[in-house]
Amino acid sequence: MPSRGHRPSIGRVAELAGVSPTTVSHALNGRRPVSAATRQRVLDAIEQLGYRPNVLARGLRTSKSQTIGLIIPDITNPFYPVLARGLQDVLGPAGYHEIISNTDGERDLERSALEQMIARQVDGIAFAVFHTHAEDLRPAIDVGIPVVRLGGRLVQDGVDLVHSDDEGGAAEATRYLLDRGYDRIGFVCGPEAEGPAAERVSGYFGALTERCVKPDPDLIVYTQFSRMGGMDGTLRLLGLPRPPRAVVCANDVMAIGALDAARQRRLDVPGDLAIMGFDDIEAATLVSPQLTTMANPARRIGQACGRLLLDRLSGEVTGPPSETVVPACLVRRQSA
Amino acid sequence: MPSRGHRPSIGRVAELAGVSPTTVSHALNGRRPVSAATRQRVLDAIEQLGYRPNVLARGLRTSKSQTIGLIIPDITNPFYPVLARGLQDVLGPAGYHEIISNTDGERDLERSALEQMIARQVDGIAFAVFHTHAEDLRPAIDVGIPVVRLGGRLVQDGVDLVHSDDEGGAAEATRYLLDRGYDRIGFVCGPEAEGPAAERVSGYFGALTERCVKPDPDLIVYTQFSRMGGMDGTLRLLGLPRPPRAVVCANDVMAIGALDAARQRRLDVPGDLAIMGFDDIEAATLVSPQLTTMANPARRIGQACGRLLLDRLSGEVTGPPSETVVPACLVRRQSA
DNA sequence: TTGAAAGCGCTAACAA
DNA sequence: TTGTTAGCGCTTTCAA
Repeated sequence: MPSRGHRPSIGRVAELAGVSPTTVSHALNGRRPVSAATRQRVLDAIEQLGYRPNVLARGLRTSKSQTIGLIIPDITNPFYPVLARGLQDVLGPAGYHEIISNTDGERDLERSALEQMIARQVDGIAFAVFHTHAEDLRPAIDVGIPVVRLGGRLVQDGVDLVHSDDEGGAAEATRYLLDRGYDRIGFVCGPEAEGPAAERVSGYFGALTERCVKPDPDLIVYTQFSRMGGMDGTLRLLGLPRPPRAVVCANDVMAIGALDAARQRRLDVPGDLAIMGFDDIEAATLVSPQLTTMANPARRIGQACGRLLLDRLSGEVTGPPSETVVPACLVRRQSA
Repeated sequence: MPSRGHRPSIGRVAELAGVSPTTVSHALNGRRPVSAATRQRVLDAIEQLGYRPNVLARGLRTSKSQTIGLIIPDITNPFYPVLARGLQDVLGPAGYHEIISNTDGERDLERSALEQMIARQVDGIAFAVFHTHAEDLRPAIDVGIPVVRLGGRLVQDGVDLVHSDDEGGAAEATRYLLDRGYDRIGFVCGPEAEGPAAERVSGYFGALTERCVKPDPDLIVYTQFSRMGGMDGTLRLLGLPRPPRAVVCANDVMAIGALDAARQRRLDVPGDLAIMGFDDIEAATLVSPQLTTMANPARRIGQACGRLLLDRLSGEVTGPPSETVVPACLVRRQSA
């Protein structure tokens, strides 16, 4: 029975088993042979004392904390929990834990989170940056911590990249509609012409061009990344002299806004207006009609990120930064 | 400029500043007076070397890791990220980080997660247990780690409790409908008659009784905690000889199913049928009509848990386990 | 106001 | 196959 408030150390186990701490250590992590009899005695002692190795002490000695830092804007944003789970899918079995920092996308918080991670001796960092300033990642890189950036495309020494295939996804969505005979396809995108949004626009363009459909600039509207924005944008498209009969929205929330617009105009979806979203959020199946959308593969991004980190940590991969593009996947439901 | 791959230690800072490591330590955490001039030299040296104290080493020495373990079924379940954020709201400013373990509600994983947390020397544990076996928490308690249980009501030595007021919430929802003149109110609940579900049922009963409305057992249906379940349950209620004109569902997903049932029967919500949910998930605002619901105060639960932990860690609170009940909050929208 | 020295619990040379 | 010893980077007596 372990005594309250005090953990047994490796020394006490050694004592009880009548061996040296070294032997206990090796019996535990098998880095050198230990006779079966000795091992058994050690194991018994461990059992009897309720011994658990102190991960901090081990980390201090080995300068490996078996911990990965995940720095994200906000765990409350449904994309990130899934990503975090994906990370854990591959890191957990390898004995790593994650510590998570929320930055709300503020640069100062991003920087101090990074500092904290370094101070905690994390073995690797997954960073979903908002402010993509390359120099902010320097402290970690200088100190030799592998960093994987999630999203963004800025290539930087010492930083691997993982992101979803926004361009390809938008292209696939567009082609899907083209294949169903729609030739005038609207695109409702966010206010910015940079980041993933821009990728999605260019995928849309690409698909049209590829099929010899001349893109009509009137069919692209810039609005807010919100339900309201989606509704406004769609309404604007529907107000055109020759309105589109299908729209692709830059994300699902906007697509839900597009659904609102259709309802307001008493348009049947997908009969009168086909609507496609992007991300496949949980709510996509909860609205009526259910959203046809391109799934943003958060979990697979997390897994890819985890594998990358593992590769770097094992020392097997030492080359220049890689870029991993995780394909988006078409989810056919009712709205298109 | 710090050299790649190697972190400066407190010794190097001391050297550069021409003082002892002791003084550097005290200049940093102010546990004893340091002359202004000395402090400045230390700070300069720190700046120049890019020094960051090694949290592992500090933890080893002080046996405090400044880390809290959060053990939950699945971070992908939208309730938990919000809770985690609430925890961080109060723990972050106090210098703590969280490490999160997903157990998928499996008892073996719950136990091994707990082991891991102990091995990592976490200073406190927040545990959302599925299998509420008191003895599973023993290892942590024996070792003197404060544990807060999230949800559940089992009182146990050394374990504080935080949960939402399911009973009061259901009562409030019921009273809200009663106040609007509904006297036959259905209740669609899950398959189990235990846990939070049972609390909600008893709140519903309580409110009826309080207002001298005799509860009708026909008006309670037991079904699955899913959209389908909600739809089936509601359909069953609507099939009654004297169907209710208002229903309370045990969670929002089921309430969305109730919406489906109404649509199927071409009933207007809330005109023909008022529907109330529980939890206030994100999708509650995305469906039409938007759900009137009792918000499950995940964030405030997390915050309360964080404060509790902080109190225990500071040593200010040493009494017997406490039980904190966080009230649910009525969110009026369109469905009732 | 400052320093010297010991030690937290572990692992890894080195030695036997 | 096993043990001895040193030391990871920090904080904390104890002493000046």
